[in-house]
Amino acid sequence: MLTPRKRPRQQRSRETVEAILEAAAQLFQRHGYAATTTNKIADRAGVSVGSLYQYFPNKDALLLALADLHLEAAEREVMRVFARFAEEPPDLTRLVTDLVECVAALHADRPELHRLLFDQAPRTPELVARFREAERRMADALSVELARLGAPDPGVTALLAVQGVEAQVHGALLDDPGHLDAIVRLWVRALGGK
Amino acid sequence: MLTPRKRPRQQRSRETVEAILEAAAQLFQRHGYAATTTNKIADRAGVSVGSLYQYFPNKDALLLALADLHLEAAEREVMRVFARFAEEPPDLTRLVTDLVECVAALHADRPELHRLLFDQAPRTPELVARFREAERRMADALSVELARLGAPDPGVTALLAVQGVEAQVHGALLDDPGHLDAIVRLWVRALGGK
DNA sequence: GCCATAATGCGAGTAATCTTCAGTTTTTGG
DNA sequence: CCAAAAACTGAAGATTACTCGCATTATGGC
Repeated sequence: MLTPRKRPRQQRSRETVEAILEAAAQLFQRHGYAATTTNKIADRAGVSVGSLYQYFPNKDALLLALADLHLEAAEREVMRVFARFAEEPPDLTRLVTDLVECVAALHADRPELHRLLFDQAPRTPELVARFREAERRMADALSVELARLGAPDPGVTALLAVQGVEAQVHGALLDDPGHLDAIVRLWVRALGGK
Repeated sequence: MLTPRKRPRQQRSRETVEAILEAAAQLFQRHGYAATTTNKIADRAGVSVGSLYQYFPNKDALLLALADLHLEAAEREVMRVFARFAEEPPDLTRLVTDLVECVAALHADRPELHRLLFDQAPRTPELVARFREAERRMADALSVELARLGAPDPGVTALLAVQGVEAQVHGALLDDPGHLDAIVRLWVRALGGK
């Protein structure tokens, strides 16, 4: 069970949950997952451990909640890129460029939290599932654009692109941000219909 | 510190280390990382916890050791594919096909252990570093082939290909193994020089 | 074979930490 | 104003990673 055991109903408890998540994010970022105790999180949030466990059944649930927030934000951003393109004439190079830039920005923003969630922390099956669902939704949106561009096999290709770009951008930002250009060129070639 | 604090010098202790790793692999696979205690590992290995901690400074070190073994094996297999191609005339389609098949086979073999190491387990910086080093070496080998094939920008492209294929195959084996063909076609297009 | 030394093995105990729960305080709605 | 629900508390229980002083086994020179 990784979902809240109790829903906050009153304003007071909603603020408590907020404070707990904020404290968790800060401490996880600063000291890592393993080194952060639930008692310290409760302390920093200004509540007792008991309150924490009223809304989060265990430590992993805190991580999952943070991951959900982060994933939601990421998905929103990517979808905005697609929305912009839906009303314009197709342009593969610009689509790929904007997408890669968007993904890079998502990785670069709050890098500690990002790496915490996707590198360092134990990935529960639940977390992995959430991640793949978001991936799937983004791929579906991309698929529409690819079809418009006449790319071959848009359905599968879109999913492969989402997965590939994610992994490559992740690597590029650790290795050499200069690679970002190469990623764009690679995908323009891969998706260029002819 | 994640490296052994003491090297096994005698035959007896080498067997102990062997038994501990075997027990760890089995229990991690069966019950997951968090649910496996170091005491249970020692029990199953037929030694005491003290002995375990003589060769592994902490629980994470067990994981790192297993990951190293797995990574070494994987790298060997991929390198064998390249070695085969080095003495033949260039053939992009066959190269990509063989590579994707090889990576897929690596993922399909002992899938629980694989998912333990790369999904579920906490990725220590050390583990991430090992993984990226192996990636780098495989990319360098691929780069030679890409240059022979006249692919553009072989150095960077090879790294992107290794990262991309890894992520895509990983996804395909969870989603739909039928995607493997699509991965091959995608990369043939992306790497096809002209 | 003998023995000093090094290597290995042992496992109860310690400290840290997650999680619970019985009881208190605060809020809500009639 | 008050009963019931919601929220909060924090000491105590339970689990578990890891230590350390000591016992056992192997090694290599004589």
